[in-house]
Amino acid sequence: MSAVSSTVNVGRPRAFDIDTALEKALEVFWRKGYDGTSLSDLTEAMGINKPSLYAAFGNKEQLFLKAIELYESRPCSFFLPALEKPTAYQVAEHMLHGAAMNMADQAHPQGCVVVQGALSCSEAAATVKEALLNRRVEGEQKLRARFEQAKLDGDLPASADAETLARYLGTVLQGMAIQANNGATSEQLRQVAEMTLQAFPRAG
Amino acid sequence: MSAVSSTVNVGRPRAFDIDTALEKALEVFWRKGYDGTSLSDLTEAMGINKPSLYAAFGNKEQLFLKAIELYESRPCSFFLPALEKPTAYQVAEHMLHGAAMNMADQAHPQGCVVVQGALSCSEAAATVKEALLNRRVEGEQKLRARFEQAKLDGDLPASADAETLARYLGTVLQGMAIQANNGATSEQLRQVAEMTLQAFPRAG
DNA sequence: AGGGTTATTTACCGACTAGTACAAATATCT
DNA sequence: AGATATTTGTACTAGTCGGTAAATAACCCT
Repeated sequence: MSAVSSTVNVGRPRAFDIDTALEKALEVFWRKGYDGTSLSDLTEAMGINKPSLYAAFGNKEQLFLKAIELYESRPCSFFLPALEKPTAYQVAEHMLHGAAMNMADQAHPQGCVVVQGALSCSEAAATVKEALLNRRVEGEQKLRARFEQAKLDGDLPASADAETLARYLGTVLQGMAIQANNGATSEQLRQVAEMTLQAFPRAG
Repeated sequence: MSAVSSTVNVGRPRAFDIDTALEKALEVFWRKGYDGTSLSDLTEAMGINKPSLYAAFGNKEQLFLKAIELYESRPCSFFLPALEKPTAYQVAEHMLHGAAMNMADQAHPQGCVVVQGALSCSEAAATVKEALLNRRVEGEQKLRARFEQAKLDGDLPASADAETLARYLGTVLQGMAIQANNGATSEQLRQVAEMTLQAFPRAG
């Protein structure tokens, strides 16, 4: 009895690469949102038939959730790396600059799928809407925890409000996602990042 | 031959109030987005049947556009009144505080329908998506024009970049819409507004 | 009262939705 | 080669989508 029995090479082999198919699905969800994406959109973009999609990913909802996981685990992701910068200011700086670069990048849909994937949506999308909402809130909680650590480290003044700083930064990052959808360029978003940083307390 | 023949009181009278029906439609679109809203959702909320909806509003797309017009013409709307404040700083202040109050108001869906009504959507929603995008961009252009006037008035330094100031403010306002969807309260948004204003140049 | 006009109700349309049953195809294991 | 396991393509389901045809109801005007 193998502990990884599901990886045993038996039966007809899958004719498509499951990771690139998921990439394609992510791109469609990103552009059209959960409600705006049909299974035909997905199968066409992924280059597979519906039974293959259901066998590999469960259903539309599970496929979406897996696509979001892929989105956040990408090498080009900027959020988690920025959190590890040595000072609070540098965290904010790298996060804002990373967002400016990433969200307007023409190599993929503009904005952020966590923001725009299921913002206002049907009841059928309630689960994925909540999943995205939780991700946004958790992101801000991570920022807040990082800024509280910064106060202990002394690179934020003791008077600083970590929660408000995190919410301010989250607000600008989420606003940048809308801006990117509006057609803003990375350079324009970088200017917004600079302005945002002017309100950010430096070492104290 | 009357120039206002359509207002002549002839034929069976409409059994519903067209303005309150449009209010109801707006609320549904606001909560569920264009793609996420079905005609059944609309007719149920509006308390009318489909033929009445089509006779009064055209179709789903035209109903949405009329709902957006209503949204922007509301007495509680904060955008245009804020533009008329005497200085650039006061414009920004009133706009941010108005947004903080309005977007988290529990009397209606949270956020802003112009932001979340059709952000990522199907091809069927392309027209309304573009209409909303144009409204967002036009709002920022109005802000920019107001700030350029402020430079002439001398309540913004000549070195200020009106375009970037407008985009920064637009970014925060749009971000606030997401925050309100995340469950942020008016008080929390007001704190974000205060931080935002710290980066805003005062009289110079 | 009767004609003209408009709104309402009911029932329907074809197209599309997410999801699946089933049989043929393709691999490994014995 | 044959048995077993899995994926594939085709064809289908029941339900919902946006939108409408047609008959009836309710009003004004003469």
